[in-house]
Amino acid sequence: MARGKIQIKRIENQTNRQVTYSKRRNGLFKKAHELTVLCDARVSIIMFSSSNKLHEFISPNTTTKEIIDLYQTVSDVDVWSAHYERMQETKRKLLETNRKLGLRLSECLDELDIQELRSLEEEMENTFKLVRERKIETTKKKNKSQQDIQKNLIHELELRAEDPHYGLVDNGGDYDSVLGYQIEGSRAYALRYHQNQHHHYPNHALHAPSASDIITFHLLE
Amino acid sequence: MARGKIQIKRIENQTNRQVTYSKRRNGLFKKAHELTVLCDARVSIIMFSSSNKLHEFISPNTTTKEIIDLYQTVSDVDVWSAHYERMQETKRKLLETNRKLGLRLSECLDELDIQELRSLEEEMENTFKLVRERKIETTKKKNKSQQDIQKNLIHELELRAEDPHYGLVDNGGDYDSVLGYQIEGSRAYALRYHQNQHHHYPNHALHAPSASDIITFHLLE
DNA sequence: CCGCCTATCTATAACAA
DNA sequence: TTTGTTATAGATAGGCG
Repeated sequence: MARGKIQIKRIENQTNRQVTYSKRRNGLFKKAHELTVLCDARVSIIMFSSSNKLHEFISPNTTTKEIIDLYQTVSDVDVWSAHYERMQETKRKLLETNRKLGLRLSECLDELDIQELRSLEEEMENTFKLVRERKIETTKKKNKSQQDIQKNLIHELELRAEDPHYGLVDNGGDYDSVLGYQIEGSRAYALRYHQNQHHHYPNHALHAPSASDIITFHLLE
Repeated sequence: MARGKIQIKRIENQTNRQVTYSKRRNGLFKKAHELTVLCDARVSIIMFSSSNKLHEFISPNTTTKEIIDLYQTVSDVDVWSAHYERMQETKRKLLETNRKLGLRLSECLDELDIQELRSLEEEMENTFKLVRERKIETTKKKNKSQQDIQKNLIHELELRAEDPHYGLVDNGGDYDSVLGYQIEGSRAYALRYHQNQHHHYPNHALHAPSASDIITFHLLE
């Protein structure tokens, strides 16, 4: 009889431990077998005794290798989904934080000093000018090859958007929006700052964004 | 109560089977845990339900991979090779994708028609103007609360940047850079387009980016 | 899904042969 | 060592929330 509640603690007596191992192993395998049959599941049990003896159980009509192969395939997916869950959770927290903060675009931009702002502004203008000029120059010079390349590019982007794995990256877009804010105007802009990872700021936590940080503009619909 | 001797026979009722699976799985794992502690053994249980959901048990201070590796050694079954091949194949595809994406900025921008370009340009200017005006108005009106909020925001961003899990997202930065291009000028810009996910384009594959797409500007150092 | 409950059934620790 | 016995703790089906 079980004399008193069994302490789940290593059995120190070598013989008793060996006997218990054998009996409980059989019990475990029996349970596993019942489970396979009752619930139509596939089970693999691999165990090594303290003396490194191998014992294994495998459900009928299956092989251990099959189970392990499947495990490898599926566990990767699980890793991804766990990762995805963590991202979603953090995203949720960020959204909540932002909601509480009710932070507006202007409050971010206020951290830019006026000179940096003008500098950034000017560079944006230059970019547009340059692009506009390039466009005019090459208006009809686009050759078929370029258009094909473009189509390929768009196609690749779509693949990324559709591939669940790339979804994690593309949902980065959702992350971007986490820190995005609407402002007045016919259209909404979202703006956020990244610390420029090429930089090392000794006083990282207190560093105010500057024009040398990476700045992301999202022109939203 | 166990109504009569349990027949070790597949439970046909879907719901009952699922419930029993869950309960017995917990029981099995508990037994396995007791066995590992009582008898100082290492146990790995891998199981798939009839709906192919994966559940696993692994004894403390062990990993499933260790057990499988050891199993492989003892039983002489090669279980990891398929996995490695799969990883390599994925890697190869990613590299190929990146190579294809090695396009230049102009080829993207050329898809914007001149009107969209001007429209975008104008909106950027409006944003800057609005921010600049607001800045002047509120120059010294920033209160401490706002600054705290700003610090919190920056802190959140840093957490994101430092969290290894977000490495995948931040490596999205690498993905972004796949579509980023340097152009002439004192500073480099990176520009990329996202399909605006709020839109549905019937002719998706051939849709040229327009100002209504989300457009991301990275002002690089 | 998860937990609680209870009547039964099962597993097993300690002991015995 | 193995096998059998037995008292008791544990497991669990089905019901309910």
